[in-house]
Amino acid sequence: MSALQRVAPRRAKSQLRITELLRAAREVFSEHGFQHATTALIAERAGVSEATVFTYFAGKRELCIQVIKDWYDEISTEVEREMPHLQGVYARLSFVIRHHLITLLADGSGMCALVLGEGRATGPDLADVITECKRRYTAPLMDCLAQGQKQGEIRTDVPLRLMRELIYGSMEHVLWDSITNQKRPAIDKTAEQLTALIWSAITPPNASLEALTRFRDEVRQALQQSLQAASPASA
Amino acid sequence: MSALQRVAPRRAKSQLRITELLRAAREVFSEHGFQHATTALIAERAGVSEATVFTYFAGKRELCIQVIKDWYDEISTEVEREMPHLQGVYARLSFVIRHHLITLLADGSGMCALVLGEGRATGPDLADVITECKRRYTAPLMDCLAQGQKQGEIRTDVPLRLMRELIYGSMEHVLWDSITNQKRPAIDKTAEQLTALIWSAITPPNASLEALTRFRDEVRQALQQSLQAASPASA
Amino acid sequence: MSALQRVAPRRAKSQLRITELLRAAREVFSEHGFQHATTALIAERAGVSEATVFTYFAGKRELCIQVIKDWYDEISTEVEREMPHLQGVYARLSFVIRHHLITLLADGSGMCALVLGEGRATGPDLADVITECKRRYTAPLMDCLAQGQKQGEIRTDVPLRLMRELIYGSMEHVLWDSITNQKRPAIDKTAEQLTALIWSAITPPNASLEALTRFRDEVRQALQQSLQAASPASA
Amino acid sequence: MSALQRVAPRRAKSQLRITELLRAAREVFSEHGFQHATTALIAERAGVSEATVFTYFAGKRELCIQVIKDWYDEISTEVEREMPHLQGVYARLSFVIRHHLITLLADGSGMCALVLGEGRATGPDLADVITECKRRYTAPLMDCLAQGQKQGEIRTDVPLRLMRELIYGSMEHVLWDSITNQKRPAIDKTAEQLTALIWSAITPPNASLEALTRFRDEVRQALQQSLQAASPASA
DNA sequence: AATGAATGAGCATTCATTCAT
DNA sequence: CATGAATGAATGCTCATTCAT
Repeated sequence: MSALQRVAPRRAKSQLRITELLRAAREVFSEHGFQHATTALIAERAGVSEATVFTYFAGKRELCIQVIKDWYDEISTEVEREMPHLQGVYARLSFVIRHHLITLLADGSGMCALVLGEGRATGPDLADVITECKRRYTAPLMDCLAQGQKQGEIRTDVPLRLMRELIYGSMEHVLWDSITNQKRPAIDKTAEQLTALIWSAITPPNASLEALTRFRDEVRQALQQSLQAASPASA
Repeated sequence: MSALQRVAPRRAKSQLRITELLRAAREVFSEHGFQHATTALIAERAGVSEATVFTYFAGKRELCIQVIKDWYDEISTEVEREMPHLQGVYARLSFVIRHHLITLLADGSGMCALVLGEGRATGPDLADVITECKRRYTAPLMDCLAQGQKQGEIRTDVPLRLMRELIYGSMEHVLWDSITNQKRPAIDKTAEQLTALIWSAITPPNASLEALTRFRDEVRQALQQSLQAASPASA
Repeated sequence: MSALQRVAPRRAKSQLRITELLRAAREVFSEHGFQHATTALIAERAGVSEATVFTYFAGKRELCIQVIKDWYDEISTEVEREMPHLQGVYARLSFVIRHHLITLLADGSGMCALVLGEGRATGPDLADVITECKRRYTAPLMDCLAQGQKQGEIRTDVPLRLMRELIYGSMEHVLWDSITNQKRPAIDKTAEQLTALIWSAITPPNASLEALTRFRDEVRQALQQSLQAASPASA
Repeated sequence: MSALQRVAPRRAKSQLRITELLRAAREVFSEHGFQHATTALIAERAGVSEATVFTYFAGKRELCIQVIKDWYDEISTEVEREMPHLQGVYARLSFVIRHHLITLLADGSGMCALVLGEGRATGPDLADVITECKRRYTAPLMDCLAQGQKQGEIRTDVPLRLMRELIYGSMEHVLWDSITNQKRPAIDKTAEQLTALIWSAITPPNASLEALTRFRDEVRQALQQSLQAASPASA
């Protein structure tokens, strides 16, 4: 038991080291991206030697994976915690969109750039991890939409997978634009408009409305072609 | 001085080399991304010495930029060529989505991964070039949507910029998924469903059923009168 | 960040490495000059890997600067140590000239060629460092000459700067000749003759023979009186 | 004979090329020094292809040697032309010093830096050539000084070689200082003062004057030591 | 004679990772 | 456990020089 006592504090100390390393790593990876982050800088920020990084993590990539996983854990938990308190598909979609935009822009675009950018450029390992994390992160909303499909609120002629790509893909684009352009968009306004667009997309289409709109479109085309044919000289 | 091509080769043989180098470079950059592509490999693939690469291009980055520009030129030209032959916003949107998915998945995911990935991760140089190229590439559809807004076919309560992000963002997501999962989706089906989703999103949500119905009735009436006038005997 | 030593080694082993690296670097830079010296060769001579060179020094140039500074430190310290023990401008000038010639020819012309050569050709970085080092190295003699000017021993119609150039310029020439011709001159003889030349150059040209003669006579008279007073019996 | 006629113009053309190349080379070597000058730039400035440079010169070094030789030819010829018109050792020394300073600072320090700097840093080939050129360049003055020795105007207790180093060494130093400090000195004043210094150095020393000065110096030393010994507390 | 074209050989620098202590 | 110390391996870029045409 006295042996255990000696072990316990060590474990605690180890946990501290790990926590500190992850904190420093998140900082550095956020600031520089995976490629340009260096283990040396991470170690320095964590206040340990470079070798110690490798005592706790198998390598740079593994460390980065852990950073990403932890971060996704956090935001996934937030979403999972909030979702039950919201009623209705629309409210939940609206929340997710707003929450996503706010969260990813909050930390100075750091983790955002990391997850969006390095999730692609780097080897397949990171991409796979991110894919897996995203699955859990998007699950609450996807479940909600599935429910919505059963209740007729959400269209069923399109697979949920595609809706997920519509929702998160468009948000990624919005985020990336705001990162590269270095300007913060009006988040609330953007979230509201994006929600409106997406809601229109995923709710069951009004069949007759669509048909009528398409009809008008075709008539207009035919009319224009007719006019062009009637006065070829002016073409 | 170092930023420019050191010599300005003008003869046919030079053109061949340039073409060959660009081909090899596109290959290598596609396979490995910018960071992990090496000038040595590009030279080998082109069948020249490494020094020759630098005879024709100021550096690795400039070579990559040229590769990306050329590729965007190709696909932009294709879109610009086809758009005029299509009538109506819906037809054009439908075409662009299908064409985009087909094109980006066609070359074995090569340029797709390059453009999607490097458009984000690396230094601002490449990202800026890609942003500029994308502007031209998306312009035809954006112009079309702007026209649609004027004619009441496309909703005006949401900025075009956001629609662009909805359209291309969701497609990027779809593409990236198919790349990382290494499985080709059913392109036609996906394009069709994505078009449906997006069309629902960007058409006016409150388009008056009544107004459209009235329009259809008038057209029907006019049509009938026309038919009667053309063949009064059969009436 | 890259301009600084990446780590700050503090232990004895580190000091050994640094010393060893500086020794090897002095060797290599001496033999090949800055441009043609390679970090690879320095590392090999120091018995370490090339990467280790960069663990302790930010780069080739910084290493060379350190080598030059250290060397100048050594010879400057020597001069500064000896000067106080010498009395009179002539003795000091004589010492500096002889010491300079001996020192610079001692190590097989190595550092001499480096300092003389690189002090000029390459980028301004090295030249500036050398200029700064030279300032300290020549300071003791310059101070001495300034004193001499106040006491009328050194001419005042010519700026000290020009005298410095006369002294060190002619010595550089002598040294360079002996280096390029690969033959050791008779240092003692040369030093003696050079001192004679320079002494003639920097002493007041119009020093009044008369005044000096009077001074000598007065001293002689005083001396005789002193001797007489000391031993009146012998008078 | 008709064959000769065809050859003659060719030769003339060749001469033109060579002249043009040398002109361009002098320009480039002056601006960038030997190491940083590129054959590519020289060719461009000469309006020919890079390969043509090697048609006329064995290599970069040979081209540079020719440039230096030609330049020394010019300034040597100038000196040789003027010397006979000047009477007396002093006048000739004065002329050479002034002419040297003016010439080497005239062309924007270009050839000056080349000859002074690259004559050292680069391989022994260049240095040898420069040494040889210098010999001819300094010959007129050296001959003049030798004459002066015979006529008792110039001291004979010091070899001429050493006087040459004194004269040209101090001027090199002056020139190099003005190059690195980027500021033009008052050439006339500097030349005048330098001439005064050197003249004092190389004319026969006034033996009694020197002896007296040295005597006074020694008396002062002894006096100071005596005073210090008398009041050790104040030391 | 002139050159377009091509290249061989050379080099500083970075950094994740290992290991003895 | 922690780390000081060391490094292997990798890579973009320069440029004088060659040679077939």
